[in-house]
Amino acid sequence: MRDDPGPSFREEARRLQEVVARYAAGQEPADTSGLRTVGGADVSYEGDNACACVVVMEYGSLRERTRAAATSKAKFPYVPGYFAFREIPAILAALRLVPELPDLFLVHGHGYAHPKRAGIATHLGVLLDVPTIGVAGNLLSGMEADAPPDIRGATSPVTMGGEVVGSLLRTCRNKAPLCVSPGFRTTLPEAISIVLHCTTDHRFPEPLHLADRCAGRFRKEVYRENEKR
DNA sequence: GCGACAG
DNA sequence: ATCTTGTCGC
Repeated sequence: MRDDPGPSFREEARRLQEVVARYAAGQEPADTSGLRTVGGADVSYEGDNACACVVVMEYGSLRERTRAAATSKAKFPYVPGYFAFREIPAILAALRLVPELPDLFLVHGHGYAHPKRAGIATHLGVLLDVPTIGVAGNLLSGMEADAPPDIRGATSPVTMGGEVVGSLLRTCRNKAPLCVSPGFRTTLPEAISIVLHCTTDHRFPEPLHLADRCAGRFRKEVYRENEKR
């Protein structure tokens, strides 16, 4: 696939991001005080063949409840700022195999912390009408933040042009902080506390960590099974 | 014009 | 993201 989706495609995508951001801005934050389940989704690639995995866990115990994986063909290249267009179709494919949506989704990537305030987490939340939080391992160009203290739970604001768009969150000592931002119907303070609650043994919250490994294993099963003679 | 850029 | 096993460190 071309590395460049083309100017008209990008312009269309940008317009869609504006619609998504405007819609999300018009919704009230959901009540997250009684969360029963949290979901996580991630995608692994073999070229443009996407392998997506969705994991749903009980919020309080962090016990796994459901898991599903599916393959699909990516129709949009990876372009920073347009991540949702590459990744979301694959996630939706895996989601079709999940009997019930979680009360909230953690998404690997940014949410409000985005040039158009419509990162993949915001985009997925609007599509599913489920509250979401964006969790990314790196900042996009244009974001600024000081490193939070090296203490689990420490935070520091992430800004774009002076506006606070998210927060760096130290989930593990001696490891780089995550960038947490509201996706759909969530606030930054709630997003931080939810991500911290879900993070136990790894840098990323458990639903994302499991989905990450599941997607990787699934990809190897699908694309390595035959060639190992 | 150059550089920067979630996964 | 992906190419890749064991290994060094907390």
